[in-house]
This record gives sequence, structure tokens and C-alpha cells, in this order.
Amino acid sequence: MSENKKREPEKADIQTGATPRITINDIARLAEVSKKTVSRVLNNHPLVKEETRKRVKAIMEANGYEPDPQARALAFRRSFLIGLAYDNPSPQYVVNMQRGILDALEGSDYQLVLQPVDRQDPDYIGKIQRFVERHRPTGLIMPPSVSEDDAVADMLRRHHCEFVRIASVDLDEPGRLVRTHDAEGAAQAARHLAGLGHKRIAHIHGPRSFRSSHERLFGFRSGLAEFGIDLSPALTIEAGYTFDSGVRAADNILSRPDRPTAIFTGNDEMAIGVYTSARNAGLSVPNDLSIVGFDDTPMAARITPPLTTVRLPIREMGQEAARGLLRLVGENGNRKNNSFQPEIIVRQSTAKPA
Amino acid sequence: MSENKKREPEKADIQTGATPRITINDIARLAEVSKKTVSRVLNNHPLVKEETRKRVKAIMEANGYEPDPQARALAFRRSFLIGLAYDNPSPQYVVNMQRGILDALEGSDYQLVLQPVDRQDPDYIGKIQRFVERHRPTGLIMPPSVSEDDAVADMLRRHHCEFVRIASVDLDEPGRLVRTHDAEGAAQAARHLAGLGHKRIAHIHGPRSFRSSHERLFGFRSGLAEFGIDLSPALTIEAGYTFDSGVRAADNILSRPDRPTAIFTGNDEMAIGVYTSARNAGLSVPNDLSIVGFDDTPMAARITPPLTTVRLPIREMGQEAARGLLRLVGENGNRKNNSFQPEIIVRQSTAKPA
DNA sequence: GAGTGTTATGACACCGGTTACCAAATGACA
DNA sequence: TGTCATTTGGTAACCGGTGTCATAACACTC
Repeated sequence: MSENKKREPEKADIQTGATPRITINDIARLAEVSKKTVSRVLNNHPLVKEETRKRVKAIMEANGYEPDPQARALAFRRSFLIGLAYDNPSPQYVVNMQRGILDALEGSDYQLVLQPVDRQDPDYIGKIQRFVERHRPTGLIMPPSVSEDDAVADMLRRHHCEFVRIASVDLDEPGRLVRTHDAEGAAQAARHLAGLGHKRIAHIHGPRSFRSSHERLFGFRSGLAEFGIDLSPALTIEAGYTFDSGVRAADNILSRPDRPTAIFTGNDEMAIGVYTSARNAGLSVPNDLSIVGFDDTPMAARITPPLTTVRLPIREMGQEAARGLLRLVGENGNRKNNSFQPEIIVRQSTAKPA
Repeated sequence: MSENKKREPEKADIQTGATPRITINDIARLAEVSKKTVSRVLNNHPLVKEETRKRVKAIMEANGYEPDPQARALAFRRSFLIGLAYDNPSPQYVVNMQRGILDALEGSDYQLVLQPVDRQDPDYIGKIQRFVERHRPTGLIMPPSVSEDDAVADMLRRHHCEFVRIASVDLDEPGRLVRTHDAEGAAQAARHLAGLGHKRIAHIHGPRSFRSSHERLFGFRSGLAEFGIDLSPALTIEAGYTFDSGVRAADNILSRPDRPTAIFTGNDEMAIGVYTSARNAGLSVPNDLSIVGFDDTPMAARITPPLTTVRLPIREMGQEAARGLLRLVGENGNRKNNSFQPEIIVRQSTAKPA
């Protein structure tokens, strides 16, 4: 006891009108133990008698007690915040990633805070660093392309800030990595097109600064090779992962005398650009030109004809990234897969060549 | 002083490896004032001699001191978190809203945390309430349709939690409202179509549970009335703001003998559905059918033909909502507009009737 | 010069948890 | 029974700020 020199609650509470929050001291008093013991129960400390633990837990339950995250944060020198540092331009990707992380955080003490960054900004690492220094988040989740920057990871290590990276290559140890298999997805696209009988096939890939561009290019080339088809360098064009760049790249490709019968693009956004270019060129999809995208954005299913594309389970990847972070800080140990397989969604933008 | 019985920093810091964080005590010692005075400087308390304030500020600056948000949160009994409670299904809307809020929060101590909710969930208010009780956020921002639920606002008032609502009607006092003018946007769509010469015009609106559906319907009807055109109840159909519901509604409308020459939909998603339905019916857009959407999603510009639609400045609205919240908690007082005008973006899905 | 009011500052408790350290209770074993 | 190791619980200090209240310093009356 001896901690009961509390103010009389009535007065202050009438003033603020706030509910008199139940604290660890109240629980300790009710359970007739010290607050230290309650703290041990909260943190699953092993050296607590089972009977005591039960009693304390029952009282916490009965009074709807929940420890104050702010107070714990102060004492732990670590806040219960999880940052998402991203620069992905696709709203669909971002929202799905957020959803997945929130799925995994549901019911926990952790909150998701957003840290959108601009990799063009020379001080973008400084921005993340200031966030980490000030708020001491429990950890950071980084999808591509932020995840691909080792300078960020090094900075976080120096600051003893946990993190999980989502990437299409083995950038880090398995515990802090969620691995996608972009190459395999691209290979599936290749097999699908080759299986339909296409031989002259073009590929519009994303910027070289994205590892995923390389992975998808590599996987596509490998997939075609399985069918004895060479991906012609002349028909392999870099674009910017944007609609406009897709239009321009397709305009270029489709104006050639030996134009291909199929195009695989590094994302759906560029695939939609190919639709526009094809329409301008008077080509019918899929009769004159088959198109395969990557991402399975909502637009893929809505456009006419619906787009054949490769789906990555973004939301599940977000879930796994958040779970991985919780594991790293010892929150719980349910080990799951950290490797996600893509899946080709065949719609009506692909057909046998004429 | 009398607060200098500090541990010697070397030992502990070698252990943890962490940077020895500068605290209010360090600043107080260096400035030869009490920590309370430093606190006063931090909070812009008026009763501090100008000379003292200068000196303390200089020392804070020189040492790169930033107060610990967790500690302040504990003392203030209020965290520096701003919640975004949303149920909007459009990733584009959500991401733009987030961006706007983050724009306004940039450089402040506040962090944005996400609270996606499901209004179908009978306990969805409970979810928000638990977040508010546990984390005591500085405030909440609510876009439609969460903003339209007075039960949420009442709950927040009871908990003395500040909030700003974004809505198309005057749901609340101006200080906690960001007002959109959906009706005016819909009226612009009406004037555009009527101006082109259309007389038989249909409207596919969103669910009755969304205030915006009513506003857009009302505005559209008013706009047509300016041209002496009645919006036929038979050509006014409710759908679900989704692609599929748009297809179904359009299938219904376009199969009639007296089919309209133009359709205005409550959002772009349904407008895209009308494209699909028109294509299936063998109708050409815009020659046989003009279409106007609402939202100006990225897809509107990419689809063929590009969609004429009404744009709401979502990102700016998010900025203003966050600024409004900061004003409510006295963070700064730069009063700006809290009323946003829509703008029709004319593209190629509209033309004179045949 | 004493009385009064205002401004500027400091001492101290406190927010709600945690850790360090110590003391007591318990049980095993000589 | 004595000694030691293992559990368990209590106390005080602390995390880094803020609130309350007291008091010093400095006017300004009269």
C-alpha cells in the first residue's frame, strides 16, 4: 500500500470530466500485491506464482485495465509505433500494404504511422532518421524501393531500430525480410504467352533503379528460354512504371515493321498505356496484340478487355512484415512463411497469335 | 540545480550503445535555469523574460534538443497522435487524404495513425472508442462516410477528443468541419451535359446511406432544372458506388426503348461500369452515349475514351482537416478556407447527342 | 518606507509505467 | 537445525516532461 496518498478523485474528475483512468496502482491495491508484481504479470515475467498471476489477471480483466502506452513508452524508451516508410507510387499497393500491416497489428498495442518518403530528396534518409530519433518506434517496415536502399538499413541498425524489408531479392537475413518472387511471376507470364504460341514478344520494364525491374526482366527471359525463345534486346525497353511512359514505349514498339504479337509489361499501369497505344495504332487486343501486366490492380479487371496480369499477395505480405517485426521484438513467436508466390490471373487480353 | 545526481553517462551508454539523449535537464543545467523554465519556453508560456527565453532557445538550438514526445504525452495525458478513421473504399481517395494530412503535419510533433473501420461492423464505434481511450490521441479526422455518423461525433465529444469532419453538408460547427460542395459539382456536370444539348439524361447515384449520394443527386437535379430539364425518376437509379453495381444499373438503363443519350454517375467507379455496359450493348462512347463521372480517379484519364468527371481537391481537403485539428488544440492559428469547390474536368466521354 | 500588485522563476509532486536492488519466504540438502 | 539457492514481493529511483504553488524581484501606489 503506502502509495495511497492519492488526490480524492471527485474534484479533479469533475473538472476535466474525464473517466478516472484505472492505473497499475489501482490493480495492485485491489489484488493486494505490489505494482511491481502487476508489472511482472503485464510483461509475462516467469518469476510470478501461477496463482498470483491468475488473480492479478482476473482483476485486470474485471476492471478493464489496459496499461497506458505512453507511460510504457517512456519507461521502455521505445514507443509502440510501427513506421511504414514507402515511396511506392501506386495507391493500390500502398493501401493493400497498410491493410495487411493493420490486420497483423489488430488487437496489439501497436499503431501504424506513415512515413512516405521521396527517394529523389537527397535528405530522405535524414527524414527517416529524425523520425526514428524522436519517436523511437518499435520498428520500421519498408516495401520496395525504400527496402532496396542499404543506406537506410545501415542507419536503422546504427540506431538500434528494428525493421523488416520487403523485397524481391535476398537483401537481408530471413528474420528481417519478406521475400517476393517477382522473377517467378514474370516467368509465369512468359510461359503463358509462349504456351499460347507467341514467338515475337516484347517486354517493357520499369526503371533500372528498382530491383523489381531486373527481377521481372530476368524471370521473363528465363521463362521464355524454357520454350527456346530468345527475348530480343531490341524488343526490351525501359520505361518509368507510369501510364505515359507505357504509351510511349508501346508507340515505339508497335510502329516497327516486325512488331511483336505480345507485350509483357513490368506493371499494370504501363500495360494500360499499351492498350491506349494499341488502340491508337488500330490494333485489337487480344486479336492483334496480347498484353500481360503485373500487379493485378483493380483497374486490370475493369478495363476492356480485362487484363491478364500477375498478382502478388500484397496484403498478406504486409501482414507477414508486421508479424516479423513483432517477432523481432519478442512479441510473439508464431513463425509463418516469409516467402510469397505470385500467381498469374488469366483474363481476356491474351489469346493465340493471329 | 539539485537535480544533478545523474548516473555517469559512459557506463550505461556503452551498454546500450544508444546516443545519450539530451533532455530538458541538460538544457536547464546549461542555461542555468530550472527545468520548469525550460518547459515554459517549450510551451511558449508568456511569463518568461525575453532575455531568458532567447538564451534557453539558443542552447536548445545549439544542442539539437527536441523534447521527447512520449514524455510530453504522459505528462499532458494526451498523445501526439492524430487518427484517421475512414471507411472509404477507394484507395485513391484514401491515399490522397493521407497525403494531405501528412503535408500539414510535416515538421510538427504529430504523427498520423490509421484507423480503418467497417461501418457494417456493429461495434465499429467501439473500436474507435477503444483507440481513443487507450491512446488519447490529440484528435481524429473523419472523411465520409464515417464523418456522417453523429454517434461517432457524440462519442468523441464525451471523451473530450477533438475531431474534424469532412462532409458535403453542414454537419457541425465550422471549426470542426471541412466542407465539400458535391451538389455544386453535380450541378456543373448537369450544366455541361445540358449545354451540349442532351435532354434525356440518366443518373446512377450511390447508396442512400451516403450523404454524398443525396447531395450529388440534388445538385444534378438542380443543374438540369436551370435548363428546364426534369430528371426523370425512372432514369434515377441507386447503385453501390462499385464497378459491378454500375454495370448492372447501366444494363438496366440502356436496355430501355427510350434510353438516354447521357448518364451521370455518382462516382468514377460506376462510370467505368457504364463503359463496360455500353460496350456490351454495342454503343459507342461518346457518340451514342455521353458519360460523366465524379472523383477524377487516375483511371478516368487512362480509360478510352478518357472520362469527363468532377474533381474534388481531396489532398487539399486533407491538409485543411489537419490544420483545423491543430487549430482546435491551439497549435497555430493560420486561418484558411475550409470550403472546397469542385471542378469539372472535361475529357472525351461527352459530346453532343447524335 | 510600508503595502500591494505583477512578473519571473524555482521546488516539488506527479503522469503511469519500468528497472535496480534488497528483503523475505520457501524449499532442498547437508 | 543450519546453509544456500530459488522464488517472490517491496521500496525507491527513474524515464522526461508538466502542473501547482510558493517566493523572489521589481515595479507602482500612497
